[in-house]
Amino acid sequence: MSGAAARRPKVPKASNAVLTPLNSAATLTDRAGMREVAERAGVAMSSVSRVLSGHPDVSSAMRARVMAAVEALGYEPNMLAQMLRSGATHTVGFVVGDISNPLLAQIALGAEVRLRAAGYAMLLTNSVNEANLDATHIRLLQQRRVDGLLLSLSDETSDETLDALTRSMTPSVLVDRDLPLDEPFSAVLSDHASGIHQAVDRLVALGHDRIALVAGSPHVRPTRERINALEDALENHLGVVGQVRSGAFTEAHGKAATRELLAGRRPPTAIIAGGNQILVGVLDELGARKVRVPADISLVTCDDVPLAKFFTPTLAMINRDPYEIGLAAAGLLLDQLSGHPPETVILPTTFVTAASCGRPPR
Amino acid sequence: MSGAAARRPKVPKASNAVLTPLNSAATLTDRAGMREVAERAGVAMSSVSRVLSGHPDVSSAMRARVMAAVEALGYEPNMLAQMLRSGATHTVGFVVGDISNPLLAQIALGAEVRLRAAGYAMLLTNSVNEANLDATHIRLLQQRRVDGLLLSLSDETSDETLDALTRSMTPSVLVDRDLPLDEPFSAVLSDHASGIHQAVDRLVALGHDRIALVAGSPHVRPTRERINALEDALENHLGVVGQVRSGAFTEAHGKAATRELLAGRRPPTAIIAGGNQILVGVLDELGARKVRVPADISLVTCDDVPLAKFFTPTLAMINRDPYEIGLAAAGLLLDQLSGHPPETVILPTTFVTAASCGRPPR
DNA sequence: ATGAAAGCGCTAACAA
DNA sequence: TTGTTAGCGCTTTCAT
Repeated sequence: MSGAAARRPKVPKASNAVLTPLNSAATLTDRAGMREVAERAGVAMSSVSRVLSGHPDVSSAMRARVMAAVEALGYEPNMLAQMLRSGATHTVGFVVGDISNPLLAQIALGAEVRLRAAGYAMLLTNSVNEANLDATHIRLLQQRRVDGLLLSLSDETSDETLDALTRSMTPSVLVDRDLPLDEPFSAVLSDHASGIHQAVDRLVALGHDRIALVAGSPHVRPTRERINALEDALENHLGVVGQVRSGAFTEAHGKAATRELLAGRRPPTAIIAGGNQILVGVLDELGARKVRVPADISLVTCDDVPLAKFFTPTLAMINRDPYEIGLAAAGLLLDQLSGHPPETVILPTTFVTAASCGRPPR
Repeated sequence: MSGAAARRPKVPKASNAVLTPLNSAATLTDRAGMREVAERAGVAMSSVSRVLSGHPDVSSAMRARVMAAVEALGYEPNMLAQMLRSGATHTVGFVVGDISNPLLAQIALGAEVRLRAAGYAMLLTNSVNEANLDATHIRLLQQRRVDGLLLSLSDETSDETLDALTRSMTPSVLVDRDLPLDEPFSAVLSDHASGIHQAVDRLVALGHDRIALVAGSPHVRPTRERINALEDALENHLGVVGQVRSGAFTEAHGKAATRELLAGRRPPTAIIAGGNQILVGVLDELGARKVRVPADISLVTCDDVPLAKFFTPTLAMINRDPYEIGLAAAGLLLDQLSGHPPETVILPTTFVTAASCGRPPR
């Protein structure tokens, strides 16, 4: 009985509009479904589905009939239904520390372009550099059933984050991050060491003997890599001292660290600023104290920023190509989604010297 | 017969694993569904649904039973199913010209923060300032059934875009754009006129009599507003001439327009750059020709950019608060989604003078 | 206050 | 090659 009732009546929707009780959001009455297309073409829904999904076993006659009906009705498939049924959302989540950072904005751009070309859309969440938001956003994206994740985490060490990541093994690509996990993630890493080495070599050649690194959060890879690289580099240059101040990727930290360094017994002759925001703080403090660049101190910054090239003095920089990083990250994710094993790609950094690097004062 | 078969057997999933033929993506066997929760709690699925959705008519006993089962199983609702069933995706699309523009990055940040606070996620698409991509992205987002759209279009005049927008009336908020449509969109607009007026007044007071505006694409509101405002402002200052060069929001246009202006019979004594990229071009050309700011020419730019404050000379700017614009746009969209009628909000711009504005050369 | 049942629109196993 | 059918996991009438 109830079984018989379950059999779907073959009457067109319009004629039993009364029986369509569902949500009033059915205001979209004009949107044709696959059922209508099948009816109009006089074929089964499965055939319509086959035609639309490019299944090999379809006669050209069938294809023609179906396509005609599709055209006539202006049919567009409902992606939600497809997602629910197939389990694939063709959506990836990007957990980014701060999209207003031009570096990450470029990365996001590259990633989105590559993903869209492959039919994927990108959900973006900003953790505004708060570690606890990383985990929240990962879970949120997982609830939305993203197929994969691009991770530029604010903090690699958060247990909550690691937990969210291991619990449901969403295919993920780390963007310049290292995770203390066995799970095999793909990763796009920057070769910070190379840039730092080049910068240090240049500074030492100019005669500098106290090089300070004002770095960002020690909980992310770039900071650790830069610190290690500095120490490494100095082993080749006996007599040259390194001073490291890590903290946060903020203007405030840049400023405070610079103040400390300058107030110290033996202030640095050169400073490397580990990021845009930090650079602002460094410049601010230098300006406030009337410390001249490069006459009194030399300056190198990490990661280009718009308009930097018009600075006086022009800024020496350790650069990388963020758009390329985005492309690569998206590429690795797409690879993984099509079955490839996780992979790590290392992209270069390059040091470009400029007027902000000069001989140290006597 | 077939009807009887349709009756869903009440056997637990595990016991008839053989009967679960669907996609092999059923690797997620450990994910409990609402059915399991209902069984474990010994209640109907509808009751579970009611408890979880905060329906008023639920006894506390029921709530307790259900919540216990939810906890025990670590149940998490499947948003895809909810979306399909309810028709609401709690997702909004942001069609942005170029996320690598710091202005838009800030707007996106503000919007995302506000949206997420309301339980919405944001799909981001970059049109990389190509008009034809606007329409493509709008359709793409509509196919994904976004509940609403945030539009920072690359070109307001594209028929394809207008068509995509009118065809399926997705609630939308225009971000500093004007559309030639009857459809009622919400909008967050910037009061460019006020900033331009203040800048012009200042320049005229300094003695300038030829003020050029190197503007971006004439197909978007900010450009038109600035041009109109300049002409307006000059009506109050007889004898002061305006020169407008609109084109594109690119460095190339900024450079070319500046060259033209400087090569003209009567070059401007002051230039207003209509955006970050344009500013780069202007500065580049000025530098190449050894035109000094402000000694030879005065300069004003629109929209702040990181590090601008360290420029020499410091740059006079017409500013606005992009984060606030993002918040407002998201707010208007959320309002619309909860039934409010479309609305327009106008946010201020402010002129901040600086060393780049000086007296014109004699 | 609770339960039974009917789908949302689609895909894919199975049969024919 | 095509059709039949059983769901994906949830919400929401409707009846009790």
